[in-house]
Amino acid sequence: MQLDKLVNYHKAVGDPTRIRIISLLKKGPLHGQAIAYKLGLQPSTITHHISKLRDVGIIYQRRQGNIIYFYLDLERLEYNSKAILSIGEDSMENQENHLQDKDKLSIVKNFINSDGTLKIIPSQRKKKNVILAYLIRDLQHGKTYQEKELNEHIKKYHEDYATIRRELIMQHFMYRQSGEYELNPKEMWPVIF
Amino acid sequence: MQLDKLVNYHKAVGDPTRIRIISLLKKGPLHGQAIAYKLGLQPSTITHHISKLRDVGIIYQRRQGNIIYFYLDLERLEYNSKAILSIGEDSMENQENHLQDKDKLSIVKNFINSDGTLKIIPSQRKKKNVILAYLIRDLQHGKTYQEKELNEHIKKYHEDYATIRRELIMQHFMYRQSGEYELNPKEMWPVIF
DNA sequence: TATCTAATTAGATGTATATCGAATTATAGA
DNA sequence: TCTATAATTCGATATACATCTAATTAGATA
Repeated sequence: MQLDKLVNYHKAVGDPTRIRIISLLKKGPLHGQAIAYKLGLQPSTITHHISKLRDVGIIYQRRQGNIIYFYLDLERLEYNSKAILSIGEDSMENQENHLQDKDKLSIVKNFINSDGTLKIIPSQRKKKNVILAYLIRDLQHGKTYQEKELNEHIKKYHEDYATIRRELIMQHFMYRQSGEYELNPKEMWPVIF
Repeated sequence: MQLDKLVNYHKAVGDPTRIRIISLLKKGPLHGQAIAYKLGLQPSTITHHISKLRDVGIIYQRRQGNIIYFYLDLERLEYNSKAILSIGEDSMENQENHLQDKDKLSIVKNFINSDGTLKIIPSQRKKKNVILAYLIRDLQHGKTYQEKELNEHIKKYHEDYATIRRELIMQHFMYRQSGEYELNPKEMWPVIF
């Protein structure tokens, strides 16, 4: 299971109102007005919660005339709740970084001009890390770079080399030792590129 | 398990960073700096997340020298993750809908003649529902009935099949779809029979 | 005791979201 | 077609929270 799916499932269940809805539906299907009445909330609020629960697949619905009945999918609930127990067991291994290639590509496209230079340094951590990884894609592992040399490399993309150089250290893409810079092993990177 | 504990557990796991921490610790204990390093976050952020995971009991810690190692408590994780599956199992019965069998039996006796036909349609809602449930006790769940077919079935008990058929819909014992009738799941019935 | 490092706390900031009321859509039935 | 009701959408608001930096605490050891 993907990291995002795990997160979304637990976010969905991590709300008192939604757990009360789950508890109600466990006894049998109900329609929206009935749920709203039983919980003392407005129908629009129930719609909001139902859609979150439906998004993660643990409830489905069936229309009967003018009324929509909501059902709890106990199998999905069980499957999702137990999924956290098997993370890191096989396919999750490659899941440490949860960005898909196409997402990374679109981030790069958004922040890199047609002439190859960097528009701005992203402020969102995820996007920033993708861009940082992109900027150093040509540097060689195991090779040491003088500060001046590194600055020149960064300047090909953006004039504010000092900020970017500092970010590269802070995000653990590189480390500095007595004035010399070197790439960290990719395992230490916050983003796999 | 209490509602709040359930909510807090799912809130705690419903965050990408914390799931990544769980994933890391599944491979073995780590100290704070190492986690921060591997995730590209500040140590204080790790403290924040660790405390949330510790609050719900799925992480414990042990000091070794100057370093505190954090461990994942897999048993607690498993217990908590499965807890959602057994909410509402403590038979909190709804007295409104739970007539005792002997009461239902006496209602049926009062309204059904010795030849099995229905004397009159009860006007009291509770009694009416008991009788309606009695009238359809032979119908099969999942089977669709033509209107004519349903009429014939009801006529065995009472001549005013139209009224009774309409009541069966209005009280959610059955539903109608494009001229065909079908039993609702018993969970929708206003009376459990 | 003084110092070093890991961990925590405190405060600030930006983002996410639970809830409501009002407006809108969808469907059944007249 | 018109009406009634259930459900949804939309915009607004208040709260929760993830993250950072800076400051502080705690423990080990010199």
